[in-house]
Amino acid sequence: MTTSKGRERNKRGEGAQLREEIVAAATRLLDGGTEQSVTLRAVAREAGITAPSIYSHFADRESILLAVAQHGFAELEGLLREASAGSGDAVEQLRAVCAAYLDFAERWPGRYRTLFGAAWDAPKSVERVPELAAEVDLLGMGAFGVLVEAVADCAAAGQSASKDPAADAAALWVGLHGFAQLRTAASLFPWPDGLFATIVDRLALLQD
Amino acid sequence: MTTSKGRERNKRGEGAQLREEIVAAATRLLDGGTEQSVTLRAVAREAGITAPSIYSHFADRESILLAVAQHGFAELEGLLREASAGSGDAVEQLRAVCAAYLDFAERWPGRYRTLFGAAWDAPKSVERVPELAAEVDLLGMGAFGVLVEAVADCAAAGQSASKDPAADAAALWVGLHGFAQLRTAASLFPWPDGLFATIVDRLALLQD
DNA sequence: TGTACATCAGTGAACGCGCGTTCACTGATGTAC
DNA sequence: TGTACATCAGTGAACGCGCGTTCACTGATGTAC
Repeated sequence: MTTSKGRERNKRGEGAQLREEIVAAATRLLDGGTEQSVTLRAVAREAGITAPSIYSHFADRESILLAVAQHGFAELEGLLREASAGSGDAVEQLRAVCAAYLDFAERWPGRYRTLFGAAWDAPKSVERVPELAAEVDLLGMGAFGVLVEAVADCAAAGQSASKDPAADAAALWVGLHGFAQLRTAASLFPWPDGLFATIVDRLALLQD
Repeated sequence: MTTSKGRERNKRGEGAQLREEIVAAATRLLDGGTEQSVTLRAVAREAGITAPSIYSHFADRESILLAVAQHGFAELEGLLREASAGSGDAVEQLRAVCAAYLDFAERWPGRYRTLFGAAWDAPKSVERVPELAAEVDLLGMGAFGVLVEAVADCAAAGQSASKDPAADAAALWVGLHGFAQLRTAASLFPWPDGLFATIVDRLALLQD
C-alpha cells in the first residue's frame, strides 16, 4: 500500500527508517528557507507522511531540530576532518580546515544558523534547555577539536607562535563564525580582499 | 477618552506619536524574547492599542522590525561614540569601543540579532529585500565608522601596526561579532580567559 | 459667537490560514497454535 | 498447513489557538462659515 504521495510504507520492524527520513526532510526545509520553515506539518509534507506520524519518532518539533543539529555537527566534523587530511604542510591544512568551515556555512546557511544560532537557549521549553545545550555543545566539540589539532600542528611545525592551541583555536573559531555570519548578513558591506587570510593568520598566530 | 488599558488617545495632529510607541513596544518584545515574539498583534498588545491601528503607521510587520533596526543602529552608534570619547590613550579608547559593542550585544541579545542576523535577506518578501538590506547596511556603517576611527587613531599614535584601518576594523568587527554571538550561543563552551583581549589585540594589530 | 462638518485617531468584529497536538481508527504483516 | 490474533506503521478528522489583514464604524476635535 502507498500513501497519497506514493511513499512506500515501511515494512514491519523497519519503522525506525522514518526517523531518518524525517530528519532528512527537516534538513531540506532548513536549507531551503529558515528555521521557521521547519514546522512539524511542513516536515511531514516534505517527508510524504501525515503530521501525527512524526510523534512515533519525535516528542515535538524541537526534538526534530535537535536531531538535525546532531546530523549537521557530524557532517561538519566530517568535512573538517577531510579537509585536514589533505596534502600540504600544517599551515595549508589549517587553511583548508578554515575554508571548509566557511564553505559549509555558505552552502547551508540555514543549517549553519541552527547549529550556531541561539536557538538552544531560547526561552521556550525552559526546563529542557540545559540538556539540549549540553548535548549540542558536546557535538560541536568534535568539530572544534579538528581546529585545535590543526593549530597545534602548526605550532609543532614552528609555523605558528601559538603556545595554547586550544585558546587560539577558540579565537580562530570566533573569527570564522563572525566572518561566516556577517558575510551573509551584511552582504552589501564592502568586505576588503584577503579578509579570510587576515583573520586566520592573525588569530592562529601564523608566521611568515 | 481612554482605551481599555488606559492609554490616552493622542490629540489631533499628534497621531505620529503612536509610531514611536509602536517601535518602543516592539523593541521591548524583542529584548524580552526573540524576533518571533514580535508579532503584529503582540506589538499592539504591548503598546496598548488594537492591531489594526498599526496599519496607520506601518505597512506590515517587517516594516516595524526595520524601524526597530534603525533605532537600534542609532543607539549602538551612540554608545560606541560615547565609549570612544572617554579618557585614555588610543588603545584604551579602542578597547572601550569594543567593550561597548560586546556590552550592547550581551545586554540586548534580541536587538543585536535583529541588527546583525540574516533577517534582511530572508526569502520572504523578496522584492523588497534589496532596499531593506541597503538601508540597514547604511545604518550599520555609522557604527562601523567609529571602529575605523578608533583603529586609525591607534595607528596614528604608533600603537597599532595597521596600514589599512578600514580593513583591520572589518577584521575586528568580524571578531567582535563572532565573540558576541558564540558566547551567547555556546554558553557551555570552555571559553578561555582573556579571549576578548586576544581578539582585539591581534586583529587590530596592537603593539605592546 | 454658535454650529455644521470634515478629519483624525483610533476600535471591534470578522475572515481565512497554518500551526501543534489529540484521538480513534485501519490495514498490512508477522507469529503462535 | 491453515487460521486467529497481536502488533506495527501509519492515516484522517478534529480541536483550539494566534496570526496578518480587511472592513465598516465611532467618537472626539479642530475649523470654516
